[in-house]
Amino acid sequence: MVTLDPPWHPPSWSLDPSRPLYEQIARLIRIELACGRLAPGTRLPPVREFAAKLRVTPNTVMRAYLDLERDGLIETFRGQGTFVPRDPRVVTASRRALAREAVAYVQRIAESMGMTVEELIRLAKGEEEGGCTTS
Amino acid sequence: MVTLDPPWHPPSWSLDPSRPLYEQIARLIRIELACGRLAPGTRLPPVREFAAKLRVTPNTVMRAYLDLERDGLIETFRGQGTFVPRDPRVVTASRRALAREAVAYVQRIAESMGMTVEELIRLAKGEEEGGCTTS
DNA sequence: GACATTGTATCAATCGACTTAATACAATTT
DNA sequence: AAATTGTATTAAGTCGATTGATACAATGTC
Repeated sequence: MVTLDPPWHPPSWSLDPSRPLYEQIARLIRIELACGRLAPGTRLPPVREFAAKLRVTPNTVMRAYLDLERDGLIETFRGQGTFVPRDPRVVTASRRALAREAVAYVQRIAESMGMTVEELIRLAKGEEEGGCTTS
Repeated sequence: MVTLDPPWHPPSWSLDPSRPLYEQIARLIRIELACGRLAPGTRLPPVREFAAKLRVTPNTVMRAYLDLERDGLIETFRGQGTFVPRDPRVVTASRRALAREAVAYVQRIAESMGMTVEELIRLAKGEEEGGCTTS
């Protein structure tokens, strides 16, 4: 009755032991959402199925879904499943959120080094120095 | 015989429980170094003293110092202490390293969203959308 | 040489976040 | 009723980070 839009298959999975699994799973979905590969209305895999595919416990997937739902990026309905909201503004918001988070990060670094983000980028690209050069 | 340049007092310390202490300590020093507040030749506080000030174990500070030494950012001499190398290129290198790390981070995010860094920054600043907009 | 200072090394123990595993319950669809 | 799916709970296990204590090594000072 509610098999909404196209199914979604998670992309190839790579494990990064340095961060919690649930966080990586959530991040994976955030990115899929932000870049449009996960369209509004799409149904996510059930927790058990997704867990089996990733070789983790349903609990772990559950925790990822919870994080995403707290941020309003997905909606869940008992007995039906977990979905990306139909409202396309959710995708827009997720793009913005990811971008803001990333930019805020470099901004903190740049600020603590007494530079602007643009200067930081130029420095990283290696064209010039910061000001402590000799020799 | 070797009391080198001016002493250095660690800045006000703020705890971030989400990352290991030794990593935060190392990062603190990296930033101090990169922005010039920790000049070449400066002696860092002895592990025990620094540990006492931060209310942690000397072991933890030790580990931070080890990380920094592996990256060539500091030099240690038994019985003398731990120092920022006199070679000013170390500061330059640390600036570059921090900048590269930060920029690489946003680049990964941007790439996974199918954008350039410049586009990501503009998006974060909120002037425009990514392409999924309606309503 | 004796002593103080500082870095280095090691080990056992603790703590906490993360994860597993098993199980039961709740809502919806068929 | 049965199947599917999300939700909740509890106990246990794992692992990295941190502590605390202690001993050792190199350098400088007296």
